[in-house]
Amino acid sequence: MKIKVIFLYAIALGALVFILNWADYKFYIRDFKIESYLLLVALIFTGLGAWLAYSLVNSKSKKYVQSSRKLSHAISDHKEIQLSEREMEMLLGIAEGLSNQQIGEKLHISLSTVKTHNSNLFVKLDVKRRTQALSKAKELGILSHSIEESHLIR
Amino acid sequence: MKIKVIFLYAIALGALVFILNWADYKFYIRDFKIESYLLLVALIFTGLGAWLAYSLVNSKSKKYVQSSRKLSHAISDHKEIQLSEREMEMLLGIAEGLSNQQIGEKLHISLSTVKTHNSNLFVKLDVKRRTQALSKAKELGILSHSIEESHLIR
DNA sequence: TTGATATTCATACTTTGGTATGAGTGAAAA
DNA sequence: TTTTCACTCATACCAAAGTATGAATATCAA
Repeated sequence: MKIKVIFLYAIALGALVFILNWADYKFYIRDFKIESYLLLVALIFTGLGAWLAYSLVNSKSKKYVQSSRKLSHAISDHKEIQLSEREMEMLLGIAEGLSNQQIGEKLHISLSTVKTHNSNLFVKLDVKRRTQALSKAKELGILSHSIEESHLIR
Repeated sequence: MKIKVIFLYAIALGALVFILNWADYKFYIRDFKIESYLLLVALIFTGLGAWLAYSLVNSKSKKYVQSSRKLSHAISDHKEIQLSEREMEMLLGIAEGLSNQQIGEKLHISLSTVKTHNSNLFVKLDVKRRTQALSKAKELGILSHSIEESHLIR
C-alpha cells in the first residue's frame, strides 16, 4: 500500500513538472514570475503532504488496533463470540458514553462507518440498542461487570 | 493555536520565496532548471503539509481528552447529587438496556413521563445521553459495582 | 395556606441511533 | 489467483432518544 502511495505521489510530481514545462514553451506562462510557480507548487504539495500524513495516521491506527486484536479475541473466545477490534472499540466508546459522532472523531472514521460497526456488533450480541449491548457485553464478560443489580427493578 | 500554525506557515512560505528570489539574483541558481526549483519546493511543502495535518489530528485528540478531563473534574465538584426514586429507576432501567417505552411499561407510566424523568436525571448528572449517564453514575458511585449497595437503592 | 418537590402526562420539535442496501479497498488465506 | 474477511463510506429511511413547554395532582414542610 505504501508503495502504491509513493508511486502515485511520484507520478503526480512528474506530471506537474511535465505540465509546467510544456506550458512553459507552449504559452505565455513565462510572463508569470517564478514566485507564482512556487506558490502553486507549494500549495498543491502541501495538500498532497497533508493527505499523505492523514493516510499514514489512519494506517497507524489500524496497526495499533491489530496489536490489541489478539487480546480481544482471547477474551471473547470463552464466550464463542468473536468481536473484531473495531467492534470492540465501538463497545468501549459506547461504555464511555460517547455518541457515534464522537466515536468516529476519536478513531478518525466517518459516522457511517461507526454505524456499520455498531450494526454488526449488535447482530453478534443479538441486541437492538447500544445500552442493551453494554449490559449483554457485561454478562458475557466482554466488558467488566458493573451492573448486576438491574434485575432488582420492580 | 490554528492561527499560530497558519502564521508560521505563511512565514515559511514567504521566507522560501524570498530566499530563492535573492539567490536567483545573487548567484548562479539560474543555471539550475526550473524542475529543480519545483522539486525542492514540492518536497519542502510536502513535509510542511504532512506536519500540518499531523498537528491538526493531534490537536483534535488533545481537545477530546481535555473535554473528558473537564468532565471528570466537574464530577468530583458536585458531591451531593440527590436523585429521586423515579430517576433512580430510570437509571437502572437504562443500565438494563431497556428502551424508554419498555421502562414505561415496566413501571406502568407513559413514555412521556419516562422522558421527563430522563431529562431531569440528565440535568442532575450533567450529561446529554443515557449512555453518558451510565458512565457518570458509575463514577459517582450511584450505580454500584456490587449487589449489596443496590439494596440501598431500593 | 403557601411554597417546594415529586410525579404524571401531552404535544411539538430536533437530534441521535439504527437498519437496509450497495459498493470499494486491502490483507491474508485457500 | 480467487476468495474471504475486516474495514471503510454513502444514501435513504425509520425508530428511538432527547428538548422545550405547559400543565395537573399530590405530598410535606414552613
